[in-house]
Amino acid sequence: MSSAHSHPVAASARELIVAHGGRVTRTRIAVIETLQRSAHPLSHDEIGAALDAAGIVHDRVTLYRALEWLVEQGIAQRIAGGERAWRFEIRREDAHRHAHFHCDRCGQIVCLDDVPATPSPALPAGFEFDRAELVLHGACADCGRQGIKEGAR
Amino acid sequence: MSSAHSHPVAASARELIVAHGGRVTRTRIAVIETLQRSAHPLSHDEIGAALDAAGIVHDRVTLYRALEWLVEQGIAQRIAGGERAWRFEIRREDAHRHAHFHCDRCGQIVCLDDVPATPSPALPAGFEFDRAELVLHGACADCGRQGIKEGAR
DNA sequence: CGCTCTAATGCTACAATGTTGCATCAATGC
DNA sequence: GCATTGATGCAACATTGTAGCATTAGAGCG
Ligand SMILES: [Mn+2]
Ligand SMILES: [Mn+2]
Ligand SMILES: [Zn+2]
Ligand SMILES: [Zn+2]
Repeated sequence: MSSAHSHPVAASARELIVAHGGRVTRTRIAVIETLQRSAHPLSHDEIGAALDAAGIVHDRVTLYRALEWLVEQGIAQRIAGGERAWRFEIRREDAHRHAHFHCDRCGQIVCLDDVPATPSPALPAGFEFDRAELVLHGACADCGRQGIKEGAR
Repeated sequence: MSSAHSHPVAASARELIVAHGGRVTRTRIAVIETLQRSAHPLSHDEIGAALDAAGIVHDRVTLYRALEWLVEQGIAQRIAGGERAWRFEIRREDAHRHAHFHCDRCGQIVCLDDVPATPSPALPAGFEFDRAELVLHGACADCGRQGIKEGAR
């Protein structure tokens, strides 16, 4: 798999894991690759389904812990979205902290890569800024012109 | 029971409820007044504790439904915050859509009344914008200079 | 005031999403 | 191969929120 001079579009899953001192396991590899392939942040449940589809046996808790580890290592990031479940996405250097759009009809989350998640607003004295999460709500292009309220879940 | 004269800084709870065609119940009144008195958004749990402290007997589900109704009516609004529970606050006309700060150490949420929750960024074609939620993360003034990680809950 | 209508409530169940503890397995280094 | 220990799998539990349904009580009215 090591193409001598290929553009490293992203680091391979193995490389990422090893670089962070973790053990290379099938679950971690599959999770990373699933996230890398996805254009938008995925929920734990969606990732689990992807692993199932790929024939990767895994446990619910293991998946939670794999995701937790990825976030701790800074390989992935977690966003809150409008629903009750976290969404996960690979943290890319370029579109580092971008905003997200949450469709209140279909529940889909879209990355707004060109909308920065805020500059550095003036915080009250003594506050330490770490990061910003900006989530826009509304209806996505697919849902936009459809019924007022359909599959809001 | 009847606190004869609460200072109606804003509309009184009764007025708000009646104006929206709802029935005036002890739970709704207490919830509204609790929210009005709070400087920051409160979780369902915190509101429940406030009702308990005030001797207002209530049911978990009733409280959920009271809050749901307040949001539907536009009396209150719900924000996502960094944790897994919704936060609720009275919707004031002045500080309509302001950003919030979530302290990742103590979990507190602070209203940033003067930080608007985004103007109207350019969305992809076909997307309908409804509202924006901007949550800044970091450490609040109280937690700022303390241990690296204490009550991260 | 007493009556009526039905919005709200209070249960009880249940669902969805995470977390904790602990025994077992297996990735890595030697 | 073997040992070490990080990672997994499983069961149990916690938190947060919903759904159904019988009962209560707010509001309008005579
Ligand atoms: Mn994104
Ligand atoms: Mn606020
Ligand atoms: Zn949509
Ligand atoms: Zn704090």
